Amino acid sequence: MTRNIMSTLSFEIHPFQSYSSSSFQIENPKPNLLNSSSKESTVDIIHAKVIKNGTIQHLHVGNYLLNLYVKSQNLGYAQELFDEFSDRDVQSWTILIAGFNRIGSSKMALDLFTKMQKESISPNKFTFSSVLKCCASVNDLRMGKAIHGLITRDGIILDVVLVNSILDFYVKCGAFNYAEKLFELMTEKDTVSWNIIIGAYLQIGDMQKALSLFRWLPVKDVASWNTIIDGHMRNGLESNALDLLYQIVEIGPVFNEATFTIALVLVSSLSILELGKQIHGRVLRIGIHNDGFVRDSIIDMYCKCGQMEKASVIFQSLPQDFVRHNSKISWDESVVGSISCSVMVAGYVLNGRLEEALKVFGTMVREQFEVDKFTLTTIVSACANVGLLELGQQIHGHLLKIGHKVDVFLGSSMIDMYAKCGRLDDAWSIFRQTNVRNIVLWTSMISSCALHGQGREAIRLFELMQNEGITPNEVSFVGVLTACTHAGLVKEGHKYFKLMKEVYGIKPGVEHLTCMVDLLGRAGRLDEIKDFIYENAISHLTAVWSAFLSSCRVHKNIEMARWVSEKLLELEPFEAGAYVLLSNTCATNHRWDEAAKLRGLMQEKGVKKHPGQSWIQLKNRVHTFVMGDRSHPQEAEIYSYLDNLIGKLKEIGYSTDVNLVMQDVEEEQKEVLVSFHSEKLAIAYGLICTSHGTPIRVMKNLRVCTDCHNFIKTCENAVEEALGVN
DNA sequence: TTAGGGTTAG
Repeated sequence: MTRNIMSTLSFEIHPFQSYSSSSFQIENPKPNLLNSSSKESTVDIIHAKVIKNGTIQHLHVGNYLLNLYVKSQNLGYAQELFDEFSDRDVQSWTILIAGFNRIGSSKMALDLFTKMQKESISPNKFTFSSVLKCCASVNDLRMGKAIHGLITRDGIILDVVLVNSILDFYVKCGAFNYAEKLFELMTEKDTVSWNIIIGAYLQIGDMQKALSLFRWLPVKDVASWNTIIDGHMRNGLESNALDLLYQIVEIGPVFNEATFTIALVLVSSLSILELGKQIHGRVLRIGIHNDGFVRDSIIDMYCKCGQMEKASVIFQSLPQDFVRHNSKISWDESVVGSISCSVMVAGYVLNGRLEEALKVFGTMVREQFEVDKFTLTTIVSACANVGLLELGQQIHGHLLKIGHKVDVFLGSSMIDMYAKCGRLDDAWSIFRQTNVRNIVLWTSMISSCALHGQGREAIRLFELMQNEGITPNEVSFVGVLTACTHAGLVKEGHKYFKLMKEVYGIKPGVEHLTCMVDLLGRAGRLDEIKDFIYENAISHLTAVWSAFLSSCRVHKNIEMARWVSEKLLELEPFEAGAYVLLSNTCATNHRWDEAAKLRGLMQEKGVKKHPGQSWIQLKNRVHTFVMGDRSHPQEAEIYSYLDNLIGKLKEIGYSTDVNLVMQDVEEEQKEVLVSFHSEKLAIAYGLICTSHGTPIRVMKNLRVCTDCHNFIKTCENAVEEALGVN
């Protein structure tokens, strides 16, 4: 039976509560769409009746009932019923085997098949078809071959349907030679046979062969079209897939559910919202919007096109019944399944709405939905983005406990999560434990080293990865270039930039170009940046000028800063960053009047700067602070603690760095302003609330300022406890 | 025979 991960999950998602003007608020979700009703299902009623009138004693009635439970994916009851049978025929076994296979419990199904043989029940062609499907889904080529042998040995009549299922099995297990041979030997072939073999060519990426067979195929059914469109999409040929989709509209058969699903996935990957809406409209007109596949694809399409409100409306409008694997489910097909929830979680994460993602996830846990590795991957990624180390660790522990294999997706997001939460060692340990490593997993580890300033290590990994025959992609280059930047490895940076363009043929994107500007800028080579910008014809890129400006500030070059910010503001007159950076540069150079002018200009134009925020998670609450925040219930205690702490730190050499305060105010007042930066408030609160030796992790939406950086450093020097502050 | 959800940068 499919294992419901949550049945062994020990953690609970507690409601978070946050104070102050937080953008990160996780409340106890209101179960508005989650009032699961436990209405008695139709199968149960039938069950009760046949028991009462005694017809359950008849095998065919029992099998009929068994089939009803299986069809409603109610395998627990199906198994119970099956166990109660005094007599079982091949049909009883086959129904149950197929049922377990359908819900993804291929192992259970195969065990049943073994038991059935032990009881000397001869399988029929339906049994064989089902068992072959199981072999395909657990990728057991050997077992499948043995079944193939059994079919031949037992003299089962090889009708085209059965041969097709053998053919399909070989294709799914990647045994193309067997499939090709079998296909050649087939005396009778139907469209299904052709569809399977076309699918095989698509699977190995032989587009020409697949397309020529498809063109030649005299009778193309909707599955032929679905196969060829989907195959193009999976091979990264989205525009060809779109052409084919238009062709099926013109000359092909009527769409079925699969066509709509494929079309919606295509639309999502191309982000063509308008077409997606049209498809949605057609789905509604035809009335197949309650099909699970179609519905989830529609929700996903809106998520991927950034239309979370629309996605949420559809999600919330679904009937208030829930499908949970292995539990009683409604007969009504239009129920929210765990995949719908999973899609919503992923959508919220994708669109940066992490608190909402966690809300849906919390509901899934509470309502005992099946939380599979898809959902967990997304949640771990959400943890990475907000620094929820505890939840990430709990998921990790849970995976260990249930012995769940960490695949490349989960592995990558866990590496990222640990690294972003300041635990590079744990990121390494995940990396070392993985036996299958794809480009994303490698890149996660490379970027993690880069994030922690371990440039040389990142480069070593990058080289190791290449030696293993993995081709770096554009993200890997962002990682290695960032590593060079953070470690001041200018020469290496140039080397990899060249490698990317010339050896791997990757066109530098904004991220790579910005990295290069940053690399030169940190090394103080401001003049070289100018050359770089003009050589690469990238003077139209805002991000590049922002990086340049930030370098000007670091190197206190006010003339250059003025010139750069002019360029930047020409491109982006409402970009707060330019004003802030330039005025900070002016302030650093004590040009108060200029700084004030810029502030005035900002106000005049209505340019708003993102307020700096810091938050800390203590127990199950997230406490958020902004500069000079007085909204926290314990504000008096926080301020007096901080005041006291700063006093003590000053005794051992800390002095407030007021250069970053852009206002022209008295020195004393400047000191007050930097003293109440949000991160200091969060740290103070963390120190108040935790016992000696507890690491303190503070998350921020902006970069830490120099003064806070020094403040933390002095804290670390002063106190022996390692304050694991990010 | 065909179809849905997940990872890395920014």
